[in-house]
Amino acid sequence: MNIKEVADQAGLPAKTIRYYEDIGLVRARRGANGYRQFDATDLHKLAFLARARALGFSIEDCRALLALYEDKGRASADVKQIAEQHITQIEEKLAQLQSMHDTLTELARACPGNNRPDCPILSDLSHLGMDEKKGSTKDPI
Amino acid sequence: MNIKEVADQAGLPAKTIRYYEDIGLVRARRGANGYRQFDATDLHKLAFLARARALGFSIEDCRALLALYEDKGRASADVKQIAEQHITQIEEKLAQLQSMHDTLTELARACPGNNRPDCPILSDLSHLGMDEKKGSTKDPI
DNA sequence: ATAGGGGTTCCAGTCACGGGAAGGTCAAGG
DNA sequence: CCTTGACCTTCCCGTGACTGGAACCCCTAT
Repeated sequence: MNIKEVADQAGLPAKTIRYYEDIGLVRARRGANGYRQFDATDLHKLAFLARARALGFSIEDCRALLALYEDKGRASADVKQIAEQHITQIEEKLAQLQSMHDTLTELARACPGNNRPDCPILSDLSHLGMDEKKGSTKDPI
Repeated sequence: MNIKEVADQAGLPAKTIRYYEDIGLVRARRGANGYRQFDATDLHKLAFLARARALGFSIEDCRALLALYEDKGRASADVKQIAEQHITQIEEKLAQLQSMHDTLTELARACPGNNRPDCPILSDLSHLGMDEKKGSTKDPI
């Protein structure tokens, strides 16, 4: 299989697969013409990666998961630990977003949205954000 | 005020303020020694930016919001529209994360987390992800 | 005079790719 | 045989919103 076929079947752009090879996440044999050659095993790994990435695992998580995936004697506890860490991260992110959402929704609700310049949203934003600690703007959405 | 003082009061790293100047989001006068000089108005703008960024508005959103903030005759509807677009984005992100969370939680629940190699998480990941459309791995967490 | 804690610029790196250029390869059709 | 068009290759640049670090200047206090 050439890259496009495996890409389509795994559900990843070809560019991404080349990138994954670049960073050592996958390897690919080369044909006589220099083209990458993939087989069913490669396809499985790439599909694995596609699914893991879609579930929000970082590349480094994926690297660890792939290693466990290939280690037939791994303990399921190891996998579960990675998953649970990731779940915790997702929960933190959810809480953050939910809080943003609530604040913004309340501000938008209070805003008449008319032609006059009085705007509760701008009023809120213009308050000094003393309650936000330095660096709190990191990693927004 | 020099940059560190305004940075501490606005709740932003000094580096970020220099960056904001770089991209034309704010401007700063310079003293005879070449140091940036900030006054209360600058502080307000920076605090405004800190708060808006903390609420997840993009830099470009912030640029628009700042322009409206400085335009005393703006219509509140304009601000509201930006906020509502942003709320919609947040809602999409929330839904995505929630879906990831549910899936992972279910997989983790089904995983015994013991020393044996059977792991529902890896089993799930190793299925061909045909249901995920190409590019679905974009913008994870 | 010196030590420290500011300040300045510029360059590089982050993360996970995506876009696009320049050029090689392959199968099918005229 | 030649061309067309789809594919493949590598390489480099750009993204967003910063962050870290180097190399250097300035100001105040001891």
